[in-house]
Amino acid sequence: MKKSIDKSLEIKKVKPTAMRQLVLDILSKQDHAIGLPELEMQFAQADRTTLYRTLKTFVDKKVIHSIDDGTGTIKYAVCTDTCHCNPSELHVHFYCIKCGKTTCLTDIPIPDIQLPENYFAENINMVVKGLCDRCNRG
Amino acid sequence: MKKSIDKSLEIKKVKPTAMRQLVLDILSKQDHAIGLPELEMQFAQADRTTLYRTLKTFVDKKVIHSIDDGTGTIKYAVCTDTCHCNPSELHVHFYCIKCGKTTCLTDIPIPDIQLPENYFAENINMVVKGLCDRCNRG
DNA sequence: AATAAGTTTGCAACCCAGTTGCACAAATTA
DNA sequence: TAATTTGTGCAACTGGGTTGCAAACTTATT
Ligand SMILES: [Mn+2]
Ligand SMILES: [Mn+2]
Ligand SMILES: [Zn+2]
Ligand SMILES: [Zn+2]
Repeated sequence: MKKSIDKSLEIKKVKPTAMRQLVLDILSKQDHAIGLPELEMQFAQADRTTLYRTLKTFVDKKVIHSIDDGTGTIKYAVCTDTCHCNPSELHVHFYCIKCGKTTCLTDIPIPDIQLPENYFAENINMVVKGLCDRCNRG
Repeated sequence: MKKSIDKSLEIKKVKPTAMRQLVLDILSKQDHAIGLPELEMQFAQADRTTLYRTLKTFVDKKVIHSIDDGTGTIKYAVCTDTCHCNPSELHVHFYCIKCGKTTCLTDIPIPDIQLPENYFAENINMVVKGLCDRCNRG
């Protein structure tokens, strides 16, 4: 298996089981964020529960981050090795209503907002819905 | 009281049936955004489908707006009479992980972000997750 | 008024992503 | 080795959302 996969798991302190290596490898190859059902389909035969728990472990250990794009299916994408998923590190996500793909706009940090007095932000989910560059011509 | 309900429906061009008046009245009285299941519970006996379709009509006609707060249950809150739900009119929402309430931060507009070339934004969902002022002391 | 057409409502059945319980397998520790 | 912890697989369940269809109601036409 890939060196970088094991390295990532090691950095985030996740035991590199065969299943986890496989899942992270698949997630790393995606050009867009995918959900549990889509992940399931990339296996000839795989158990939903195991994949589900693998994703959960990954999110807990910040190997990947989850994106609620409003479609009813939570999407996932890999984090950088240095990511701690703090509000200040988060980026904007984009959901294209034509091709249905959810993508990380890694270059666009979520703007800092001034919450009302005494509010505490632990996490922020910002999803822009519209047309991606591929779908927005013709 | 009932006057303003009918007025709102009229402005948004929704026929004021008994059901719709009732639902909008309930929604107007909330101090936080509520979902279909919670709405259903506010009736002694009510049909989920009718409430579901009422909410859908309201969203379509921009009487209310929907909020995906990441809990798996879409929440709804009334729009202002002048709201057209354009990206520039949208505000930030807050989900409190302690009291579980989702609220409109109507005073905090969603910051304008610079999308990559050729991207088109139709809608934006921005939800801050954390502790609300009530829950963030003690 | 009577009829026809369109709209709204109610019931039942369904979909599907997510989740839990439990038993078995594999890895780790004593 | 034996005991303990951790990971995996199967099945069954949950719950919010959604659809199909028929009855009730409203509006338009004759
Ligand atoms: Mn991302
Ligand atoms: Mn709102
Ligand atoms: Zn697209
Ligand atoms: Zn709270």
